[in-house]
Amino acid sequence: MSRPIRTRRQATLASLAAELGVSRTTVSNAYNRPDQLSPELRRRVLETARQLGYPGPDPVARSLRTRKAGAVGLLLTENLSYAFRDPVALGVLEGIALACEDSGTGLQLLPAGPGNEDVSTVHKAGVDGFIVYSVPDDDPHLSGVLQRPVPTVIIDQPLIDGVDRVGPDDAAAMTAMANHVVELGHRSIGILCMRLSQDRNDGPASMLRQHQAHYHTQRTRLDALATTFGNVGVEWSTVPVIERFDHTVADGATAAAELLDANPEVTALICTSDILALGALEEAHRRGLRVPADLTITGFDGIADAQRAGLTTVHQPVQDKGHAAGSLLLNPIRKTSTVPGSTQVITLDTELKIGTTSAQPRTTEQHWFGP
Amino acid sequence: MSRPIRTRRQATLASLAAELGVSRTTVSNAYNRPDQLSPELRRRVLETARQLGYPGPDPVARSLRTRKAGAVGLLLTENLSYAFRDPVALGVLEGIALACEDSGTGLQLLPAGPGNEDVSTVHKAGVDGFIVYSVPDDDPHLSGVLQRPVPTVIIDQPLIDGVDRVGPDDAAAMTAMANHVVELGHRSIGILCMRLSQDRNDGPASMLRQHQAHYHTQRTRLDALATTFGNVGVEWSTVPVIERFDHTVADGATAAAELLDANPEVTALICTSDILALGALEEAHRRGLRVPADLTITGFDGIADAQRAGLTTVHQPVQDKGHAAGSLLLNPIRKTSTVPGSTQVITLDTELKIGTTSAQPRTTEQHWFGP
DNA sequence: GTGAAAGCGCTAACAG
DNA sequence: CTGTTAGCGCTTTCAC
Repeated sequence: MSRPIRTRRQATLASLAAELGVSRTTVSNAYNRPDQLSPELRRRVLETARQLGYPGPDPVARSLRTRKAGAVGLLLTENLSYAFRDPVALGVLEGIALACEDSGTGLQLLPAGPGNEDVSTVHKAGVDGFIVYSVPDDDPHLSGVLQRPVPTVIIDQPLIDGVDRVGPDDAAAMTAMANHVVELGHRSIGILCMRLSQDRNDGPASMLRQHQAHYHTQRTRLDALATTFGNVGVEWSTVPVIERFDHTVADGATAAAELLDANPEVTALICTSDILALGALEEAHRRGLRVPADLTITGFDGIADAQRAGLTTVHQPVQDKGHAAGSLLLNPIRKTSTVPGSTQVITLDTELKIGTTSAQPRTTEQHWFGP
Repeated sequence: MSRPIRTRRQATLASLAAELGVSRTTVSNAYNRPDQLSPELRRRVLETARQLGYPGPDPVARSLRTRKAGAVGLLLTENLSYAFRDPVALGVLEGIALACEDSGTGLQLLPAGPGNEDVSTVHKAGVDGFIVYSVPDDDPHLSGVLQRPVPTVIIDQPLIDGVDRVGPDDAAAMTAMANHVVELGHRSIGILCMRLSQDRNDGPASMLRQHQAHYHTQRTRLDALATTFGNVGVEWSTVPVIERFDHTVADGATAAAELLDANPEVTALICTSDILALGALEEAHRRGLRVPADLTITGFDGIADAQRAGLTTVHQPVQDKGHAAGSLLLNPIRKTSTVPGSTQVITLDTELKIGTTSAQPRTTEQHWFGP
């Protein structure tokens, strides 16, 4: 296989037109509106183009003119290695990619990892819209995206005026989980949660920190727990909440260890993700604790490994989430943005999956009335 | 959080300049060359921009002018679901993404799945270069990419004139593996291979089909096997080669079953990927065959699961492969393409990993001389 | 069916 | 430090 030498100045639509002795319009039509010129002329145009090594209309120039880039940007403030390893992120990514593929749109991963304070990449991205996922709400990249005059869809984030949103009802889902644990009779619980903010904090998360959490999903899930357990008389300030910055099974294990060391009385470990719960499971086994006889452990997300482990968890359709976000952005009833308030919101169904890791507490300390 | 209403016509650099009573250059400088104007003026420009809701210079217009899009395209003729599930593809993808992140470049996934005959997406992508991975050499998208006047790096593909390449020495690697199996004494072997062409063929792959394979890596690996075994007197045309279109562990299992049913005399199963080998392993266990006592099984790639299973395989650094491709494209000694022949090639090291799935054949049929 | 004119929004010399 | 001048390469009315 060989290719044209490209030493000489690239041919342009104009030069091609000159060469052929026709107007630029005609050449443009040859590519974009075949029905606007005779087949014979079109053939001639394309043939000459081939000879001159003209690769067709320049995409950027065309984009400038048509105001369409043919791609959407994905903002994901995480190490890419995370995005490509975490099952939940991967599922979302896959869903988004599928939606893009459906509509023939490119999906541009924006380089906006943590520590990359340079927002310019967001400003420089020639895209028709943005999808934002797993970004803390105080992230400068996010506000950069919101400044751009293109449609944006946010996944899992709280509602922003004028920005479409896709996500599960985290509060309801976590409330269901909390109720399940409450109904089993647990009152002495511990929480394992993911990163609450950009600043690293591997250890207990204070009430203040919980409330100020910049990761919406985590904050919401913790809130739901606090409320539900508060309703049955559990004082939230006494509930240990251990946070981990990184999100691996190993981190879940160390978090569980830390929590159980300090609070051996705990009968249930509620985790805000399956990964953490899987780690907790490992740590429990390591300590010879039987699950669920000695310790109840619950997760969140419903990833494949969790299902395999029989984890009690909340399942959310991650791929659908991504796909919905992509669809919303790509083939919306793109009302001419005349109505500023008509933001679209898609709430996904979640399902409480009761597995084999939750049961009544060891010493069933039910609150009986009377002697 | 609220955002500016965008009902009114978007502000442009020109309108902002007019509003301020300065030239467009000055506004442009305020964004691109802060040192070219007084801090005070710059502050005023930016402030007014904010008030007018001017989001900064339009990326597409800028790209047209500067001839830089700030993104590279990734051509991957596969279902995205494959790319996001297969460990090898994922590793490569991660490596590429890392390289892009390093240089602040966007990574645009091109929608070019199989069945998508529309090459226009490749023509329409506003990118500064392409990375091509896992694409059959007769794919129209590939030729579309090669027409574009931008640098391109191909992963795992054969050398194309003027196109940089990154990949392992598949032939050498597979030859090493073949020698290992030969040295153990195996002469009655069977092969499991991945898709050889776009047209589905789940079953035996004829010699012709093997030679005409459009997937370079597969063809190369088979060639290496044919040559090495040919050298020790094994007539390749008698060696069963079973092909699978899809690439899952389950497919590996059915392929192994198909092969073993038809050729029970086989003492070694050489697979062109770990995934297939893992499936073969499953099938062997299902049949009560002991590995490696009754059957030797080998893989290729060195994925984590293979390592875990103790598979004898060839390890290739997939993430490095992706990273090398990205680096090559992004920060090359971008010689001004004056020298047409100076194509860069990076060959990655592979390592034969002898695990616990290869051993001498059951009935050690060594060829002794004399009675 | 074909062409002429008018920009899309921006940046890069180069002069002042 | 600031402005003037020229486009980058293309599409798109709107006449012919």
